[in-house]
Amino acid sequence: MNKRLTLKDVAKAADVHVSTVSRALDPNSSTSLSEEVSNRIKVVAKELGYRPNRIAAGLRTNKSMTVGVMIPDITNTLFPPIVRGIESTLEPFGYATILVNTDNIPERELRLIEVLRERGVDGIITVAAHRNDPGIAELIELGIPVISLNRRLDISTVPYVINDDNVGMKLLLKHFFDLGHRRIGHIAGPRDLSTGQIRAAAFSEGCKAHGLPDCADLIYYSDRFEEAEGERCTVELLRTNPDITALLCANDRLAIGAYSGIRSLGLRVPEDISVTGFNDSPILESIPPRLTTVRIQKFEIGQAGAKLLLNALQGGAKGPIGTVLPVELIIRDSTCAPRSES
Amino acid sequence: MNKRLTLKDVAKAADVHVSTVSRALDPNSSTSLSEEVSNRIKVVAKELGYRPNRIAAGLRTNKSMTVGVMIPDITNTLFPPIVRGIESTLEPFGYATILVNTDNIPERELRLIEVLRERGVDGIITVAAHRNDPGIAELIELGIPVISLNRRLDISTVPYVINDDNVGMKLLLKHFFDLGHRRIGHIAGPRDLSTGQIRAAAFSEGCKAHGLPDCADLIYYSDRFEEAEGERCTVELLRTNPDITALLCANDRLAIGAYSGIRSLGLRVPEDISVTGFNDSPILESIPPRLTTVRIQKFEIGQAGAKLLLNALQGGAKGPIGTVLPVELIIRDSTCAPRSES
DNA sequence: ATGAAAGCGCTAACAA
DNA sequence: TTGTTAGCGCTTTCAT
Repeated sequence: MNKRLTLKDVAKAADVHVSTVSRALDPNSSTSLSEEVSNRIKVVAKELGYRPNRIAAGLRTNKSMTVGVMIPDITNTLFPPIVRGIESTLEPFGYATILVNTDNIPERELRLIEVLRERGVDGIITVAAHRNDPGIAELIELGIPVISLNRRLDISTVPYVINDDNVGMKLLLKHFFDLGHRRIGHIAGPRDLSTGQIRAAAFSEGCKAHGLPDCADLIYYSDRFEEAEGERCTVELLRTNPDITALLCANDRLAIGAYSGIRSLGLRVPEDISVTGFNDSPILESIPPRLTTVRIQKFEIGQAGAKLLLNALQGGAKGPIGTVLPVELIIRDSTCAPRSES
Repeated sequence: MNKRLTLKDVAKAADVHVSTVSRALDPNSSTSLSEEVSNRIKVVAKELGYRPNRIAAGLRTNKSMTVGVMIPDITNTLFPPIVRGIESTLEPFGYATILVNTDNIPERELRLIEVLRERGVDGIITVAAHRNDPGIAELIELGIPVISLNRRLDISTVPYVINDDNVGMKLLLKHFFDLGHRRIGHIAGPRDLSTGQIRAAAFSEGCKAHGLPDCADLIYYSDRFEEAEGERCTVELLRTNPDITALLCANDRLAIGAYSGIRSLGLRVPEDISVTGFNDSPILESIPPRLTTVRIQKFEIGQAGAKLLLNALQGGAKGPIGTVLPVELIIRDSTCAPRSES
């Protein structure tokens, strides 16, 4: 169990002062150093296998070269590609990422923010933000760079990268309309998440644009983006509005839940009710009927978020407050023309 | 952008010395402190919203309360539950986890170990170990606690938690045997991963136990646990041994690849060739024919590994060097009796 | 029971 | 160009 080498050890070996070593090893040291000494030190350091202690450096510089990544649950297939996109982008710049799972529980989120702050993270990327998020708001006040991915906050100062929820919904709605559907319901996401809110708003707008009658009563809000919620809302919605022929769900999990709800009422997908989702989760290819959905860019959203954070960290020109990634309509087997009422 | 509070601020507010505050706030401080002062300090600290700076504390105590978690790729469905098991177990004890993806590339792994060491992690949990892993070996030499999950190393000093690969393979083999198969092939995992090696050994052993003729030539080793490799090995194996009626694959991804390989030869699963996997990945339920496989405990393996690490970190009695978690045979539609040769 | 002081490994003024 | 020195925020030994 060799004690770990310090600058002092290198200094002794190279017969110079610690600060000289520090300068020699600092890639962007502004101080002038003679080539010869600098090189000698580098050689000695490499020979000895010296590795800097970033904890100590961080204490002094107030930079930990560590960023916090907050997600609801790594077990949800939506998040691993995002996390990977973040890590792949940050790692080459020397940043490591501390990962925490919030389970969308506000108190847990607050505690985890503390955990991250205690570790002195230089910035935070959250994929778990609520529209109104006191924890994030506080971070902003403290001047800690925060980027929100996938969701956006109501306060406008937090830079965000989201997918084009609006266009995605419009594409789905147009698809339904083109197939001939006129009574279309929406299982909306939670009201406190921007994804839920934006998609529901797009639904309303889209209905109006297509000249459909007021659809406010055809929107049922789920409490969580979970299958069970999708099922519950679907059953309630269909009970109240048995003439619906198409169901636009705010994400894939709600849509899979809708399948169950529809079947529990003795109806079939898509013959009786067409269903769509959002996100294009990998499982969908293989759950029959294969879900028509909107494909979002997952790895890329992580990548874009990481770049934004890097920019903020390196104090470059202020980046965009909002970045919207394009989406793609994926038509599969869960949608078809409505049955003629003859 | 308020400057962050330090012990000094609390000390000033409570009108005591910094060290007194440090003692009062340390839950397991051995030094005696008067109840009254201690309580007063705690109240003041809470009122002020003081949060300790673990970076500074870590510099002094040489404990960062951070552990490194190394996985091949968070995007692979096998790993998120393991990571979640680790995080859920460690978090209540005040440990945060730094996550890194190795992609099973040795050089990358070495660099990432450095990244973790520079951050002063107190220990490392790796789900990405190679049987012969120089990086891990060095960590052990340095006295940094390491736990290997899912895989084990050839050197016997690294504690590991694995699933019962041996029994899993025997169960699959018995299942084949009971169905009447006698010519059984094995698409093995990479030789440099313990999972590949243990499963291949179990296959050989099992064949012998069932009185099957020497099966060494019915084992084809893949280079990576990937679908494309499964397909390649399957085609090669079936070309050389067209009389095979059952294929035991070392994991689910290889098995899915085997599906493609079998079909490319104009054969059907399971009518012509029965196929099995290992791990029970979530997708399988919905890829036809649903794969017969072995279910391993994913969350639990993370949990067990985290507990082992906690034990090592808290310097308790030495834990077990090896922990083997039980597995379960999941019979689905990819296996059936061989066609009678009549 | 509390205060004083040293020091963890590093960086950054300031001197020389 | 290099050395000296102070100090980041905390813990801990040693005094008191």
